[in-house]
Parts: sequence; C-alpha cells; structure tokens
Amino acid sequence: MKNFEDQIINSLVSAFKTLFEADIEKEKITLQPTNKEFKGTHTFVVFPYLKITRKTPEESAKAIGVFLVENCDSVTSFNVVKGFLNLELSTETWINSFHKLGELKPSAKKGSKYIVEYASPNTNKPLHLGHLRNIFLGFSVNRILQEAGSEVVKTQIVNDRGIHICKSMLAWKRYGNEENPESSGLKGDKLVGKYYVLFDVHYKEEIAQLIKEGLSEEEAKKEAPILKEAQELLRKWESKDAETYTLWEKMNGWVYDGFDATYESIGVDFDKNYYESDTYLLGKGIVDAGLEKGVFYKKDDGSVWIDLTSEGLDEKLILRSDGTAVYMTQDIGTANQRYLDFPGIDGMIYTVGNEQDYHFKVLFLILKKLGYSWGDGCHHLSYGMVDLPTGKMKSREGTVVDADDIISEMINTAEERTKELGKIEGLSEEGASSLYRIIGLGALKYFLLKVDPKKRMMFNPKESIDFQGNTGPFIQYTYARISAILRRAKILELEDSSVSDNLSLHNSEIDLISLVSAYSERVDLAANEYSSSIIAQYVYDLAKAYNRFYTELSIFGAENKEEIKFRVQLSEQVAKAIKKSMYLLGIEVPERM
RNA sequence: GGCUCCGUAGUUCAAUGGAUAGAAUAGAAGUUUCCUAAACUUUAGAUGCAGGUUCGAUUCCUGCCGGAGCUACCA
Repeated sequence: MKNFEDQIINSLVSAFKTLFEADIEKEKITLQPTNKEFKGTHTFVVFPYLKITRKTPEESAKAIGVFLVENCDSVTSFNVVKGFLNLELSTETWINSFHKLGELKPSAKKGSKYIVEYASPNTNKPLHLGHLRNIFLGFSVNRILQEAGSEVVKTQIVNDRGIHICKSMLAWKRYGNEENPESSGLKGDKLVGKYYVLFDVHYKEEIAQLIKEGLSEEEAKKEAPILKEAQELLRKWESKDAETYTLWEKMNGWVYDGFDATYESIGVDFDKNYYESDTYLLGKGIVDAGLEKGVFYKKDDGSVWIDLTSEGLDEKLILRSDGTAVYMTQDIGTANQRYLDFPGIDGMIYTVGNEQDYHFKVLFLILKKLGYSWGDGCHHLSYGMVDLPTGKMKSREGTVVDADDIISEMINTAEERTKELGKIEGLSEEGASSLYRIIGLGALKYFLLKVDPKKRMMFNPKESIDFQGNTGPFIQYTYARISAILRRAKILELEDSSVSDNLSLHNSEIDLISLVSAYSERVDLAANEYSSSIIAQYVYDLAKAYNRFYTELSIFGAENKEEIKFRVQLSEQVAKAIKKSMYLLGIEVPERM
C-alpha cells in the first residue's frame, strides 16, 4: 500500500466518525482504481455503507467527498457517479509517490526459506512443451519468491527408474546395435526416446498377434513376451544385476546430457537434483513412526493405510501388503529427506500438473498429521495441460511438441522477423544471434506464463506464437525503445536535480507513475499466490501504458527543461520496472531491437 | 457412479461481488518530413442454460447441459 492511499483510508475512517458517528475498521475499507471513462484515479464505493449513512448513495458519496477534500491533503477534488466516489489527487502526491519508487521492497516472504521443485522429467523420453510450461512456471515462481524476500533452493526430481525406463533399455538391447549419441548423431534424450517408442510399436504387434491366437485383449496386454522381459529387466535392476545396472547408467547418462543441453538453452538451472533411484525406498521408516503415532493403521494383510474420510477424502494406501513402497510413501520420504538436507525450510513448492491435485492434497495432509512444522508451508503449484487442437499431447503416440524443436523454431522465427524489419544494422554477428535467442525465448516464455497457471491452455502449432500484441517481444521492444531514449538523454547531459511539483501531469504520466509504484505490491501478491501470470499482466500493462505515453507526448520536445527531465526520469523508472518484472519471468530484455 | 476443475468476442486469454465485461489476434478504416511502426488511433464483435442470494453476480449457492481430470497394492 502506498503512503498516500493509507492516508486517504485514514481520512475515510474519520469521515465516517465525524459525519455519521460510526466506527469503521480501517482494514475493511478498500479503494479501487477508477474506470477510465471517469475523472479521477481512486474510487471509494459507498453502497455497502448506506445503512450507516442513512442517505442516498449520491448524498453519502458527496458528503464524504467534501470531507476528504477539506481534510486530506492528497485529495484535490472528487466527482460522484451513483454510489461511486471518484477522487482526484494532487500533482504533489504523484510526484512524491514517484520519488519513492524503489524504496518500497516486496516483502511478502521475508526471511522464509523454500525449496522449489520445478522439473520432474522421466529419463525415457525427451522434454516437450508441457514440460516447458512446468519449468518456466516453477523457475519464475522461484524468482518471485526470492524477490519477495525468501531464500530458495531450486530442485528437480528425476524419475530415473521403473518399468518405463526398462522398456527403452530393452528395446535398445534388442534393436539398437550398440547405437549411441555419437554414432547416431542424435541428442541423448532423443535417442532413448526413440527406443521407448520402438518398444511400444513391438509391444502392440505382439498384442495383436496374441489376440489372433485367441487371447483376450486384457490377457494379451499382460502376456506379451516383450513386456514380460521388461518386467524381468526391472527385477534385475532392483537386484542390482551388474550388466543391467551398467546399461541403465549408460543410457541415463545420455539422457542427462540431452536434458542439460535443453536446460542450458532456456537458461534454467538447479541447486540440487534428486533421483528417484535414490529416494524410492525412503519413507518406510516414517511409516513405522506414523503407525506408532496412530496416524496410519495396518490392515490384516499387512498393508498400511491412512483414513482421511473425516477430512472428506478417501482411505489411502501408504504401504503395500508385501511391504514395498508406493508413490505416496516415496513422496513422504523425499519430502523428509529434503528437510534433512536443508534444515530450517518453511515449505516446499511442487510444480506438478493438475492431474495430481488429489495426490498432493493427501500428501500435505499426511505431512501435517505427522507433525512436520513445514507441512503448512507446502504448496502444490498446480498447472493445466498444454493442449493441441487435436487434443492431449501423448509421448507414446508421438503427438507432442518437442521442447528443442519449438525452441529452435521460435529463435528462427525471431531471426526472420528481425531481418524483415531491418533491425540488424550495426549489429555484430554474435550480437544478432544473441538477439534472436532473447526474442525467440521471450516470446515462448511469455506465451506460456501469461496464462493463469491453473488453467488448461491451447497451443496451435500451425499458428506460430505471435510477436505482436500481448507478447514477450512487444514488451522487449518497449524496453529497447526506452533504452534508446535514455541513451539520447545521456548525450544531452540533463543535470540531475529533483523535479518540482508545479508540473502539470498528463493522464498517461499518472498511469505510469501509479503502475511503477505498484511494483512491490504486485510482486507480493504474485508471491502469495505463487502466480507468474500476475507479473506478466503487470508488465504488459506497463509496456502498454508506456507506448501510449510515448505516442501522445514528445519527451525531448516538451515545453521546458524540467518536463523533459521528468519524462526521462519516468522512462528510466519504467525501464527498471520492466526489466525487473521480466527477470521474474525468466525473460531477458535487449537494449536494442 | 463418486470427487475435483473448466465453459467469456470467429480464435487465444483477462476481470479482490462493483460502474458501459477488458486485451490481443483475425476483420474494416486510419497514423511515419519529428525521440525505434514488433508501435499508435478508430470501428464491429462475447459471459452454455434455468433459477436463487443482494443495492449490484462472469464471480457466491442449487439444478441442468457440455468438456477435462482423479477415482490402481502404477509413477
């Protein structure tokens, strides 16, 4: 909350006290932005208070408005439309508020410590567009939390074991002829993914054959020799069979090289990796402790359960009757392990698709019941699928948009567009290719981050991602435009003195001041909601407002030196706010484009 | 069947219970002797259906219709 807004609210409280002899709690009073069609910037809605005022909406609003103009320094005039009291503030208020930029720091998560998990790839297939949404979201939330004063550990959990891994291993053993990334020229993850698909092809053939021989589909799926062999391979892996283990390590190594290349190209990294092969046995000890505490109970067959029916959920299996772990056991164990690795954390953020909403609801409930102090701080950053016009993306059916493909496609398009617009004059070759990367990735990241994370979103591969309108490049372009202004201002050597408050401010300038000074609030909001789209919307508003300002008013052609100075300073602040916001989204901004 | 989420312009997305439901894109019409036209201006176009709560509902509640997900001793 800005200082002057706090003042206005205080004045509103005393207005009710003086005019209507009513005590209103300060916290209950809110101001909202005034609609563009009306004069003013802040609006107080009187409808909810009519019972107190015992007057018509218009009369009530007018009385309060008169009181504010008389008693509150920042309010200079008002107008009333029905029950809406629109306030206009003094230039001085705006100038002061402008000077306080940067002094207010976001602090929603001050002093807290989080672990953010934002990738959980399987090592049997390459990353696709859905993974990118996951990674960009988590990476951005990590930065937002940091900006809001928190310390963050970035992590991923690698699903490097299980039947699906054995499938690609088996297919490689059978059909691979010792093929490797060097000999094939394929990126490691792509190579392994190829064999995962190949497994499925042969699996389907065998099923078809068995059905011909008279088995039902159900039976055929279970009895296919290739599947049985894969299961055998999993058993061998679990018993640490040397040959199997070596192959597993070799193929996983290829995949990690592939993933690392992709991570590097999109500019994300991790402080700590967790591997399921290390963690899948964790959690059993905690089950024992939970049994003692009475959080869990044992059935006659030896399986362990938790009863969550009183919370409106189901009974949930924690440990199989043969004593082996399930997904939930593992997640409890991993969470505990992370706490041991990073003592003092206040919570963990899991960036995982919304098909697992129920799982995490249960997981967090269990953590709380087990009495972990950090259970309350856990949050499932749930996001919706990225859909194609043809439906859902499915790796096995090959209906995915590959991550590396879409990245290079975006960079290529950026190059084409930039050349078309003739914007590479005076750029070195490295400068140009770095610019294409910045723009292409900016477009992709912004496209995925501007949408509310919780919602399912649509990606149409035929209509490539836009570079115009509400897009990353539009915001980057605005930044580059301002940079040009600042370069020119530097040459002019405007002496650095403060701006007096007898300027007359234009609406577009007030819009900008008010947006720039909202930075901290918006970051805090985003941190509390774990939402990057709040930042994306904010930075778009900012860029849009700046472009309007830029078109409407001439900066260097202003009436007097003081106005020029003010507009340059305003531009500088907007540039800073854009740069910081884009940083929070993991997007770079260019000085020229 | 049970539980959860989602239905907003042709399309892709917005909207702490507030004013005439915002943007972008596609459509129509404009703006470059002057700070970067990846920009700006104008125009047309939408809340699945039926009730309820109230000063006021895209938002909250109920029912229906449509879509998705979860509902494994898989991960």
